[in-house]
Amino acid sequence: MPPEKKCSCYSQRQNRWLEPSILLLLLEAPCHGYEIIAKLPDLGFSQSPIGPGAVYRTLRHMEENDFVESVWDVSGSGPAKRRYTITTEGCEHLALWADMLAQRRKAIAAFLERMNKSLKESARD
Amino acid sequence: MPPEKKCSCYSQRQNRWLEPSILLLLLEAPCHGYEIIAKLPDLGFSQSPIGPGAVYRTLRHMEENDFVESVWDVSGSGPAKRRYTITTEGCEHLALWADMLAQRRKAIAAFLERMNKSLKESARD
DNA sequence: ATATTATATATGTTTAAAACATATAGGTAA
DNA sequence: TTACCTATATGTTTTAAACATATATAATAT
Repeated sequence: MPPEKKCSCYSQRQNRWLEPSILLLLLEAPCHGYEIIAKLPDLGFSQSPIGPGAVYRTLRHMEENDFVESVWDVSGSGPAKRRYTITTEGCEHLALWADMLAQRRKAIAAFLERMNKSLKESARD
Repeated sequence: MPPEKKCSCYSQRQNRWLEPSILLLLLEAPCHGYEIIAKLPDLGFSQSPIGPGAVYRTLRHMEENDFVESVWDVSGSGPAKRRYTITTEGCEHLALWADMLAQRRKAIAAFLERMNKSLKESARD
């Protein structure tokens, strides 16, 4: 049997932070996938390190949606790499993401405030 | 064919806010399911109103995990209703949720700040 | 030379939870 | 006596994360 189930609130399901994260990194600078994988932990979204599969899959998915573009880059050492850049549509998409994240942040803040209030009140009784 | 696909960043997948929301409402006051359904929109997490199915399913799931308890309540008008209360374990669970949400809020704030910085820099060029 | 490791990309499968749909049943009112 | 409201419950589909694994080239180590 599995070692011990972690608390469900620390759910591994990371709610779609990968897409905006990659778009932000590409806004800062064109990158290839491997670089993105290296930079992602800086953004602080993942508690557990994400596998490369998710990154490449998300990149391809976003390329299908014209949010990013890529060209093969054979310069430098090692095997050929795709160099990804963000498109105009990608920037617009990122802006929508930003709206949504701002909304979510507000909701979380309100939630935590309301919770603390409730905890204080139950402590007072 | 479907009318038009909404932008993926406004994904309907709401990332597990239902569990902590219900626990908070029960911390404020014991409720039955139907009341919870009515109160949920106040918490501001859902853009689209959630169906009753999700609420009852979450309640039963949390009862299995001893986060909430219920008794049948035959008082008042209408059919019998389950009166839910939060347990000690439920409070502890909610506290864990709060930690996680605080973490997430921080990550979102950092993300938005970093994004705005990057946008300013690209505007300057 | 060739075996191993690091770089780099790619894809198949499983799982969890939201989303969607529908079912059941008692009480109330027309 | 049917139609509606309150209240709870459950079956099915879908989505994306999580997990696992595959492929290929270049650098290096033996």
